[in-house]
Amino acid sequence: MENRICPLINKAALYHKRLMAKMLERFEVTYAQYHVLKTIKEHQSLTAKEILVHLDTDKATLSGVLNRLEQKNLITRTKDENDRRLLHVHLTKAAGALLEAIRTKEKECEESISKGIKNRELKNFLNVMDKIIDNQLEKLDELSQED
Amino acid sequence: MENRICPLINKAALYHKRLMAKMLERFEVTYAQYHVLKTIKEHQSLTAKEILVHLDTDKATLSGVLNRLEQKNLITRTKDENDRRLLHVHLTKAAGALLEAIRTKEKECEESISKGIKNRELKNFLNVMDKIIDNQLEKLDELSQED
DNA sequence: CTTTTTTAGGTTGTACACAAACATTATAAC
DNA sequence: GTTATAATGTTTGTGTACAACCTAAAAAAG
Repeated sequence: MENRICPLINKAALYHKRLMAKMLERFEVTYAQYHVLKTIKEHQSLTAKEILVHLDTDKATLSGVLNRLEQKNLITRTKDENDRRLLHVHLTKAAGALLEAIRTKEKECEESISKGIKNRELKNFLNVMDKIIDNQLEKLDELSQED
Repeated sequence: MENRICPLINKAALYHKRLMAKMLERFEVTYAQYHVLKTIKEHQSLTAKEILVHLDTDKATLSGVLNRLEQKNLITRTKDENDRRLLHVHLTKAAGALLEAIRTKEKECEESISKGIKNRELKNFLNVMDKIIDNQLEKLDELSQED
């Protein structure tokens, strides 16, 4: 019973990434790149550090993603005047238009994903999902302190 | 509401991989490598092709994983006598012992993950998860046929 | 029996997750 | 004010996901 959770989490995430990659194919951005763009848009402009917090990802990974986004002219990076360690990341106009176009298709996917699921079921599902995430973080903490 | 599903799937899977990686650290195998070993054990011996079907992964990915498992002396590869395209993969004795040791720790993680979740909630959760996976496969099919 | 097509698997290249080491700049200690 | 420490990002290296291309062997077509 509990042992079905792990494979299902992996499978759902695997297929989700495949689906989103396919959906984003025509826009020539990856899912990770889209996440970063979306996060920046929500806050107008962010430092790399702030993006890391929002996305819970790694600075090394982000650095690579930002490189590729810059190459595609979707973002610009500018150093902070006061604290020259900080890097402010902004969207270009091209990125704004791209995000608009993608949003429609993303919504389409979101609706497909939850098709045929009753509201009560969905609510319970989200609660359990939150719980699982918390449980995993807790266990991860426990293991990290063991060493 | 539905738009919470996607981030939660990603987050749950991300943390799950981190947790399992941490748990497997002391055994010096990765989660992907463990999956392959476990799959082979369940069937005594499998061809590469059969492993692909069971794990729903890619042959290029698998090829790399098998290389690393062979280097660690956890598997052996032998060509089929009748059909020389086929590659049979077997566990070594070291792998058998390793899997036993890991299994205990894996169960510990599985129990942690489902902690505080009532049976009814869990049942509903698994059903919704199955539904989401099906929905994603369906949508992926739809997108694939569009091109 | 020869030619074509299919199948099993490997190789190469891109992108991401993450650890570890590094450079640069800011802050704290003294 | 100089030295030690901490914070922000980049670089490098390993492992994985996946697309595209290649090889060898089997099966189908002719």
